[in-house]
Amino acid sequence: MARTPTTFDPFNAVAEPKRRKVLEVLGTQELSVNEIVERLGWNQPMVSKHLGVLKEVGLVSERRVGRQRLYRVNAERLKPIYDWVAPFERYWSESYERLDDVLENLKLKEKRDE
Amino acid sequence: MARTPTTFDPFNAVAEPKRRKVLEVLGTQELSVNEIVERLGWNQPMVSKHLGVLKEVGLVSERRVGRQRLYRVNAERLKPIYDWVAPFERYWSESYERLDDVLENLKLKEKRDE
DNA sequence: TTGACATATTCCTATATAGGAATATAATAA
DNA sequence: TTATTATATTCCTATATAGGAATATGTCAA
Repeated sequence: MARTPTTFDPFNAVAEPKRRKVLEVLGTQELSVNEIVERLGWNQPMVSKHLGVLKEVGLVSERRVGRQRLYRVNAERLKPIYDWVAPFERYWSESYERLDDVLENLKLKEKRDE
Repeated sequence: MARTPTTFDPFNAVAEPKRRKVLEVLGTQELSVNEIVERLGWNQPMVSKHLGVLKEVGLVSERRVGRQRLYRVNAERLKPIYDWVAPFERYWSESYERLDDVLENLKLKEKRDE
């Protein structure tokens, strides 16, 4: 069996660094393909292809205006990623480090009391 | 050029659904390979192979005890994913919906006042 | 030693890219 | 119409899997 297809879910679509870049440059704006091409400095077919994957997996939407196609991010499709990774956040967060500090201080206190 | 290798970064490693499952079943505990095998109901080589990818990309650590190998999650390696996706959270969050409600109410009010 | 247990590795194959190059399609303007 | 602009698609190829099956490696116990 081969690898999970890029269009299988947002996790796989977003694994490709360039597709993350496309989503970043889009942000909250609506941009035409050429605007994305200019901002990223890639060739046009490459941008169109990555947009195609993002669109197929639902991460962007397309709106046709004249000969242009305006793309925008469908942020809610990123929710599954956020929901999966968020529970782990606790283990590197500052509050957790603070907990470590607390434990560390307890140890030092015990040593002092020996 | 082919796809970004699974061991290139956490994004690619975690794109595979089964590897996410492995991290989920590990959670905060330290488990031996066989314990993971039992809990997931997969065959042993498959678990070992996925653990190999996760280890190479730094998402798990391994500790040898007798003939066992105990694995645990390196949560901080998931931080890049969290950091990338978190800024988008704003666009589907409840507070944003509340903002939508506010705007909606304003519209209704305007209509009433017409 | 030898056997049993725990885990890793090797070999195999179908499959899906990502990017480059060239070209097709669609919409507007002249 | 025809030219031009905007975007998508097709063709090509090197490459890296994921999973199944079989086997190798390592470690302990008797």
